[in-house]
Amino acid sequence: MKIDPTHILKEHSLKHTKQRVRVLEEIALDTVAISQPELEKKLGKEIDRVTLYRILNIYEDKGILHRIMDMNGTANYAICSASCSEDHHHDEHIHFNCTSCNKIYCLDVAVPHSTMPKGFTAKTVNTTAYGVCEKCNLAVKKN
Amino acid sequence: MKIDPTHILKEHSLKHTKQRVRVLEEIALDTVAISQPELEKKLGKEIDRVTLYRILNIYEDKGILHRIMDMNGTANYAICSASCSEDHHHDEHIHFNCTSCNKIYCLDVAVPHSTMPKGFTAKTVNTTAYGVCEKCNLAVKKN
DNA sequence: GTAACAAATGCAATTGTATTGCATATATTT
DNA sequence: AAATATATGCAATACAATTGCATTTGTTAC
Repeated sequence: MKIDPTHILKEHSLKHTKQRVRVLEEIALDTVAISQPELEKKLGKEIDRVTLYRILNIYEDKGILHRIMDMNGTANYAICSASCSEDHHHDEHIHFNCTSCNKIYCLDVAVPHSTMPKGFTAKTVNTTAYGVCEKCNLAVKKN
Repeated sequence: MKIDPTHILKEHSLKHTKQRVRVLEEIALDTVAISQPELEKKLGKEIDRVTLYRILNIYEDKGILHRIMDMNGTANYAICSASCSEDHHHDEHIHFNCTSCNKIYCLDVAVPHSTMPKGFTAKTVNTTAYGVCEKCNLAVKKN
C-alpha cells in the first residue's frame, strides 16, 4: 500500500513530526496488521515507547488506523480504508488471525450484515476468523 | 442459566475442587460475559489470582467457557453452548460490546457465513459488534 | 477407610502491555 | 526569528498474565 504520510497528517490537522511519519511508513509496509510489540521492536531505537503508544492512539481516534485485538489481548494496527473517519470506522471487512504465526490479515471479504436486537445500537462490527493462514498451511505440508 | 458444575467437571475428566465449582457458579449467574478483573474482585478472597487464571484457561481449552477480548484487551468469559468441545468452539453467535458500560452480551443472532480465501482454513469465527446496549441507551434518554 | 500418587492450589517473583506526570524539545503561526 | 502550543522522552506506576516451586487436596487402588 502506497501512502503519503505528510498528506495524511495535514488532512487530520496533526503536526508533522518524524516519529509520526515513521509510524505511518512502517505500518503501510504490509497489508498484514502489525502488533504493538513488533512495532516497538522495529522503531524502539528511534521512538520512545510512550510516544509510540500516543501516536497509535491518536491515529486510531482520527480514523487513520484501525486496531484489532488478537487472542492474547495485544493491539494490532493496520491502515484504514479511505472511507474511515473520526466519527465512524468503516471497518467492515474480515480479519483473519492465524493461530500458528499469530499474524492478522485484512481479508477482502465483505461482512454480511446482521440486525441487532431492539434497543442495541451498533456502531461498528468486527469479525475475526481464527485458523491457519496460507503460509502456515503450506509450511505444514512441506514437513 | 442453570448448570451442574459437578456434572460438567466429570464430563471433562477434571478434578472436582471447590475453586473450580465456584468459578462455574459465578460465571453461570449471568448471560452477560464477565471479565477477569470482575471475577477476581468477586472471588479474590476465596481463590488465588493464579489459580483463577489457570482454571479459566483449562475451561477454555476444554470448550466449557469461551473467551472474548474486549476493546481494552481484557479477557471476558461466558459459558459455551452445549455443542462446544475441546476440538471445536461453536461460538458462532454475535457478541455485543457496549462502549458505555463495557459489558459483553451474547446475542441470539446467527452469524452469516463467509467463505475464506483459498489457503486459509478458519476454525472459529468471532463477530463482535461495538455500540450502546439497551440499558445504556435508556439511561441516556432519561437524562 | 486409608495409603499412595497425581494433580491442583497458593505464594513469591517476574514478564509484558499500557498509562500518567512532568520537564524538555520541536513544529507551526505571525 | 520569536512566541506559543503541542509533541516527545524519561521515570515511575498500574494492571493483566505467567512461571517455578513448595504445599495441599482429590482420586484410585487396596
